[in-house]
Amino acid sequence: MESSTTYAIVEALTKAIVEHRLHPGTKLAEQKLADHFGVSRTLVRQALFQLSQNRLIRLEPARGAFVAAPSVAEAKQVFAVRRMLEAEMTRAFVRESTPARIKALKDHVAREQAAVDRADVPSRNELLGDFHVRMAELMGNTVLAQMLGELISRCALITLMYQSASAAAHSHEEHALIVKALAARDEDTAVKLMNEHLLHVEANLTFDRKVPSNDISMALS
Amino acid sequence: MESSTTYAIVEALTKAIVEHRLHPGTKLAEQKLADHFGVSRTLVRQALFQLSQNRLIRLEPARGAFVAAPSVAEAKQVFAVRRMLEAEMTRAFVRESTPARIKALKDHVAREQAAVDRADVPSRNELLGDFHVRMAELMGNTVLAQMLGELISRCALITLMYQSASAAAHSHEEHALIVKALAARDEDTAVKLMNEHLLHVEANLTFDRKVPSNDISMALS
DNA sequence: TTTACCAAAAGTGTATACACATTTCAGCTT
DNA sequence: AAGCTGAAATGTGTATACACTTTTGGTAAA
Repeated sequence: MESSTTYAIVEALTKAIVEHRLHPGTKLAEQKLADHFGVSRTLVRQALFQLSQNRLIRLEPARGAFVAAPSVAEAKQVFAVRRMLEAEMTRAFVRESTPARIKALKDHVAREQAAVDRADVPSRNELLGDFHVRMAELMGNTVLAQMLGELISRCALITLMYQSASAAAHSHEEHALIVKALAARDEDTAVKLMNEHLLHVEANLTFDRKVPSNDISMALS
Repeated sequence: MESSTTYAIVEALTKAIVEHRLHPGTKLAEQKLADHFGVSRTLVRQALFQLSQNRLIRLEPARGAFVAAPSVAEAKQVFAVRRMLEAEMTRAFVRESTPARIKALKDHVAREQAAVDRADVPSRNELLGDFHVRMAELMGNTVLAQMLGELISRCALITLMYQSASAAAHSHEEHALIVKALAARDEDTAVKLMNEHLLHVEANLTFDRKVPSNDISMALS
């Protein structure tokens, strides 16, 4: 890989982390990354710093960067905040709902369905996360959308650490039910479904660690 | 990373921006800041990057850093997210309330009172913002506390841009009322008061700009 | 065999150098 | 006088250099 910008490096590393190719705890040495991306350490350091702000990696002074390993406590806190935000977001969505917004969500759920049907696991996972971001975007609140995006990428790291086998299957069905309640403008039901949905996702995490392995070059290909 | 020097620069600039000494739109030239802090541009750039992630400054490619000037739309979005988060936070606070937590909030409100009494405007403003962060911290949810902290520092920039003359006076009284409802474990009242409080703060903003002036050295010294 | 220790290797933290983009402004044109 | 032009000045973007810290690995002592 050659001549990338800081943004490209952030994207590549984010993808690698979220897609499970770089495991929690893996050391990210600056020079190795610089060589891999064909840039100087300067750009790599900028990228690592940004990733640390996104909580996808941990920077230890004078020791370097490591793929983050969110603790169980942190995972639960992230989900708690998501429930807070998304409950109110759902409520607001119903109150300000429009046919166009409903349709956009229905389309998204349809894409989820398609990914599920053809057993496209990576696409499915991405779409399942994006459902929540999409809702925020449709509200026209970019501040909200961005915060949720951040939280959800942290959730991606969390779920890949703690996810029990085939938990994600339910998510899609629950999304469909939520959209149905939204379309019916049934505020209380929608909020309740969203809350339960997030609790389900959280409950399906098995809070016991797995062991990491680490080969940067391999993971980034 | 996270060198104490970079951190010091971030803190100094944040303080200067939030305290109104650096006005929205002011250009922050790297070399000038480097000279002022007695470090190389490297550290200044790290600090500026971090501040841009906090939305306190804007980075324009090849043009430099400028103190952010949040739009009215953005301000309203930030407040909308705060209402979402803080309504649920208040609800959770009542449900998990302990005497120690109530006391901590009462103490905080007392400190606010003291600052109001002695007409210490900077302390008062800081304490008024910290009230909300303190609540989050007391919940033991560092993720929440940190997100709120970010939002509230953005609010600081917003209020200093749009704040109508003596709007902050009410805030302290409303905090006291909220704490009273929390102490009484009156969930609905507490949530309602918090929501109204945030609406009041937002309503007291006058959405018309002021003109900036800009002298970095003067503002930081 | 284990532990302690020290030197070499590797890696991070900061400063500086240099390439390139933007801004400024004098001098020219209209 | 107003506007254009281009070269100098200023400033940002990236690479490199160097100081200092951590890690590693091997040797010697217990």
